Amino acid sequence: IEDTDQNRFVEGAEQYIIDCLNWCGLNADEGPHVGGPFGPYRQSERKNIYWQYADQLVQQGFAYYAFDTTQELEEMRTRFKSDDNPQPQYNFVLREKMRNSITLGEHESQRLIDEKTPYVIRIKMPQDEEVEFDDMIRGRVHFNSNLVDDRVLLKADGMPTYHLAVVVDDYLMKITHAFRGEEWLPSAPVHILLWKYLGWEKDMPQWAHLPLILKPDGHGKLSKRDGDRLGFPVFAMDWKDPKSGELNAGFREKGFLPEAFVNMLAMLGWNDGSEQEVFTLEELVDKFSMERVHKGGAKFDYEKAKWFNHRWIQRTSDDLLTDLLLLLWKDKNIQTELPFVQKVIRMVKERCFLLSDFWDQSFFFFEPPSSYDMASVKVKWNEEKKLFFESFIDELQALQILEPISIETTFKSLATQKNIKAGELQLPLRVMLVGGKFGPPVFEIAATIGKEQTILRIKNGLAELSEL
RNA sequence: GCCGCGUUGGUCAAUCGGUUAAGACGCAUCCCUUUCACGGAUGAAUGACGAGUUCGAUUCUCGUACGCGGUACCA
Repeated sequence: IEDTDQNRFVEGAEQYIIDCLNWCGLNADEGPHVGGPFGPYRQSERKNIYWQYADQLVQQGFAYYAFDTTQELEEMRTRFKSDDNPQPQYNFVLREKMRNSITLGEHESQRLIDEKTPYVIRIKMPQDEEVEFDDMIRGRVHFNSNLVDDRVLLKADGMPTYHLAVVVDDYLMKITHAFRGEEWLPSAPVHILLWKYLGWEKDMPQWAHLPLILKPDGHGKLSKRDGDRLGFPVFAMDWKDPKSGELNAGFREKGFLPEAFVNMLAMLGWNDGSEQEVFTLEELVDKFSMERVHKGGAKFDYEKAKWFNHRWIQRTSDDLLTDLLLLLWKDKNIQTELPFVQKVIRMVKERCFLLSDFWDQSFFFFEPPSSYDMASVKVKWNEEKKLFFESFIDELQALQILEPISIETTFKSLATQKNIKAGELQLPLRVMLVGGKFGPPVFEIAATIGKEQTILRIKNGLAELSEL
């Protein structure tokens, strides 16, 4: 929510997250997810708190002031860079060569601070210490303290880094379980030490470092860039960055059902050991167990994501589906009655993977096709077939009950009578009615759009064909 | 480079020392349908490599390779 990098609050981010949670069915506005008894929750409003603990760490010798400028740090990094050590760390050896309260001494440091010299507070990583902790999904994890550097805790602008903030916040907010991405594992020893140094070790949360979601192609963790590049969303809902103005596509707008989105995400890195793949949120809550979370990252597969959505479209009630689609089609100017719309939706849902597929699969129920795929009709078209359709119009006209079966019977007996294979006539009929080679069974379409429309469209089709 | 974490088909993955190594997505073929799909059936495709422990290793241990993460006054 807070972009500490820029020290600027990202406008609208809070509401966006609440909206996403709500869309996913997590009821953020009713639960304890946002707000609560341990506020304030914005980092900028907690500055004093972080300050207090950073100061405490310095007083107790667990942290120190560092006055090095960015340039000085760069110099240090280039100077000590070697093939063996391409990224020199601000650690127990190098801190002796830098400008900080350890090398400068208490008085000189105080003088610099009084002179308003910018400074940061860094953790003083201990030497030759084995930092270890239990991770819920990885078991015991070990780090040698010599290999992790003196991370900055408090920045020159007075804002905390994630390292300080997460420890202080988790303690003050009584966090019991800290779940985060695997990319945080290398920083964990800093956090563990902070919990100890601050004297809170017994209140330390249980750790879980979750596997990452990886790019479907190449290498690395999935990023929002991959969505644009490969044509799939990476955000739950559309997110327009107020700073850059760039739009990140969301699963919701792409036509995903929230249940499918949650389901798909849950199956990336976890399964319950059975063959079940489709889970409701309730089932997930019930069956999810940390023990079964994988250690390795999983590549995102958009095809599979769409498959989940297809499954969920099938198990979503027609009423709900209709509501969603009507909302989606609000600018389509649909003239028909609700029962008709529902009937259409029921007819085409099984061939839809995204909510946006519904229009492509059903527009011809609401309006005549605007173009025809006559190329696929033309090749086998002839005068006899034209005559057939003209007679068919007459028979249709006389038909009392317009059911798929009655239309089909009429159509087929007329075909036999004219000595033409019914199969060869079905494709032309389809193209006349819907414009191309797609859609539900033809006679069902004819029955659904009605006698008048069917006849009109056949006439139009015949006219189109005679022009060729 | 160093440190950490990983490694079962193209992808998601089951197996918790003994199996013909599940299932799903995708792919191919067939059936259904004289449309496109859905659905059904079938098929191709997997234990990175090398040691060790063991009567027996996909499973345990070690090494190698590979992948990912980290190595910022970003999170």
